[in-house]
Amino acid sequence: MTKARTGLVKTDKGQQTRAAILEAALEMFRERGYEQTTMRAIAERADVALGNAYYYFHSKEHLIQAFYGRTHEEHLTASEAVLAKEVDLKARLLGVMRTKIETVGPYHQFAGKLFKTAADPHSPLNPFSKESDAVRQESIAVFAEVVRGSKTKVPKDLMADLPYMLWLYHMGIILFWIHDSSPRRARTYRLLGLTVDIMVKVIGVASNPLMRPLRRSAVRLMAELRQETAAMEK
Amino acid sequence: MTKARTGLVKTDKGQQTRAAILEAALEMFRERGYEQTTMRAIAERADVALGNAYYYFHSKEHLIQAFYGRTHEEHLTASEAVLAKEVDLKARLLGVMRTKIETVGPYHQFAGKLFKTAADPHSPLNPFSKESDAVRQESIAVFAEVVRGSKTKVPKDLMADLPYMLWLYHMGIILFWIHDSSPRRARTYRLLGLTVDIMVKVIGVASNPLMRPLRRSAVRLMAELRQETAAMEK
DNA sequence: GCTGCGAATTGAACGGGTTCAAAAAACGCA
DNA sequence: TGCGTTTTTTGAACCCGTTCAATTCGCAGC
Repeated sequence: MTKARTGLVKTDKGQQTRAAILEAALEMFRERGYEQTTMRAIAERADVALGNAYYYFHSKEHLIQAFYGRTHEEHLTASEAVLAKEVDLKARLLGVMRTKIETVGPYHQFAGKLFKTAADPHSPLNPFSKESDAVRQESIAVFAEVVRGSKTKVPKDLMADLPYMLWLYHMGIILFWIHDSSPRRARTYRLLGLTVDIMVKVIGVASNPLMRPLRRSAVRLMAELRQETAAMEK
Repeated sequence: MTKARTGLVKTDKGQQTRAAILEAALEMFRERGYEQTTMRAIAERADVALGNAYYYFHSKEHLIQAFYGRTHEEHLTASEAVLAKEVDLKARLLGVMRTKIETVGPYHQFAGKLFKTAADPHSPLNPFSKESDAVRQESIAVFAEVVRGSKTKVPKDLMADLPYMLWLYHMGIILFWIHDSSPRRARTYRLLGLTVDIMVKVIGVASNPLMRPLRRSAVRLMAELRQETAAMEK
């Protein structure tokens, strides 16, 4: 999928060059961080001319998208294992979230810069953007599966939007993780424990028939958020 | 307060130069947007040499902090009017939030870039950073006043953290607003109506004695978030 | 082998944020 | 008023992301 974006790789040799550049970039990002790594250095390590790097990646930011897709796929497969084992909603959610944090773990030090560019509404890296659509849909599907495969019963009206809500929640956790400077991200894991508990409790409370009005409000809210998301995919 | 940061203005003339640069910058940001405005152009319009702009503002990003403080103060005074009039919690919250959106309104087009840099954990512009501490505290105080001055009764344990929660909520709305491309930010205002309603409802539900366990979880969560915030102020 | 053509590669050049050593102005004080 | 000190101002230079015209490569068709 990443390949389609540049649409410039026609040869086998091309593929190889592209891969070399990408590998060099990711290595250096991990070693030195995003900002400290210059395009010139990447090109040099990949043994190509500066301009050639731009032939395969429209910009430095585009190099990040590869990282994006890569960790996403790792997370997908890692989640499958969890979802196959657990049936308790809380355990499933916690498991998937933990997996996520573990997957992105090695990139923490430059995740900040990553997020920085991702936060720009006009950046293709923005998780709400058109370019990220495929990844986002897959990611939301994981949370749908989290709920669907659990033994917890959820009212239909809520069920329709719950996966998206959980995905948003997960984005919030990522946001916290980015800012988390505690050793071994201990604080993020603690937060996970707390919030997963809250989420499950809230889902429980919200499922009560008496809570229908509040639920309706929440669902309308989600509709509104989604609409905006859709509008962004100009 | 902004002046203290640079610590480089000792003269009257210095103050003037500083002001001239700032004014030029804000004008151009509004006219052309953040990225389109070059430091060279700012310096030229302010009739100083390029280097001089850097004498007063450590970087282009630092120029944004002025905008930050400025709109914050506008919002403070505008909020006072609302809070003096309304006694209903919902009306107070809605009023303060509307005021906020109106205050930042003129800067929407470059708010995205602003947010982009603000999202970086290491940026002084980050709303959680030490540099933003004063502004943040004042801002939270406004939400404390929103609750305190209303006729709604709130349990003590919740009351302690509610202002911070509302401030976080307000950050979320800002985030949405940044991404909102609808005419006259209609979607943001619609979202305000929805979410303020939800917030008030949730506060009502959470105040129920039966909800004590959930409330405890929420309060612990806030404590955790605050702790991280504090840790960031290295 | 030669030719032509698209794919791949090159490196010089450009634009804009940032740095810095040095010059100029302003100030304090004898 | 002259002189050292501090504050302000200057502009050239540097770095790095990005662009692009020109060159080389690889190969299909003759």
